[in-house]
Amino acid sequence: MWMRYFIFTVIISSWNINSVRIRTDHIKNYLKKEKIDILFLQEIKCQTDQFPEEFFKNLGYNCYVNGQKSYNGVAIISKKKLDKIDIKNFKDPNNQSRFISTNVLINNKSTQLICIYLPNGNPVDTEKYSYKLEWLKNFIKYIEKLYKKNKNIIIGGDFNVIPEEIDVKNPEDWVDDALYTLEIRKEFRRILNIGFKDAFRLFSNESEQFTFWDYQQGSWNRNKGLRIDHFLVSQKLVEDIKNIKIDKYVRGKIKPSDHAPIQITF
DNA sequence: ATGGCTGAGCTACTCAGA
Repeated sequence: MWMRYFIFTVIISSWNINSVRIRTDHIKNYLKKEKIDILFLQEIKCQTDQFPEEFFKNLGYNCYVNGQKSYNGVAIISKKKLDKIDIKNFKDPNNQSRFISTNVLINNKSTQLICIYLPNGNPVDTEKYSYKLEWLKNFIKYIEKLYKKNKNIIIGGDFNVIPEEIDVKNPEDWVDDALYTLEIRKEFRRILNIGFKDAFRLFSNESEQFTFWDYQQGSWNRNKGLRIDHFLVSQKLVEDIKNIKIDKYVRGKIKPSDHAPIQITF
């Protein structure tokens, strides 16, 4: 008797795109080259009805969008239709569009996929920083509640958090920055302590593995970057991760986003 | 040795990013 095993791999990527409308061709090339099944987008910088839905539909992708005029905005695009799209169950303290969630099967496990774009939080002595802190505290509460109901959760996005020293070129320059204050990094660890792993660090202990390079100060050419885009994967799903990598080459293209995508395979 | 940007909204700049 023949036994046939079907291995369904799912490739999920997360990319702060810094305007979706201006970078549709970059996204098109990336989806095709990397055979992405599900793409999380942050900083789409448009309202929901301005999202280039037809463009992605023609490439065979379904679009799910939580847009906002001018700033922020997140979206998920997916080859397969997605269920249980949610933009409301996480309450943003300033009513900005930084959250979208859905549910998919990963190796037959009903899995919550969460795409986030955390506030930057600079400068630290302003309400921007307190907004970031409040956002994180709300998010932790949201995840704790969710985790009681479902142990299969993947959180991906632009966290605007540098987790550790090795995730930035010159840590000493960043101690008072909202991306690296001890206070913010502790909140990040609090998410991990609920029951998550920083998936990239399961596969690499190397330094200088960055996902963002500023447009200014020759940051790209000098490789002065930050690792601030992450996938946090709940313990129960860790065994299902096949690979995770930063698609750094994307940052070297003409008129790129200042972020590179991070790609995880299940 | 040091490091000059980019996008949206709008039309002259400001705001925001990290």
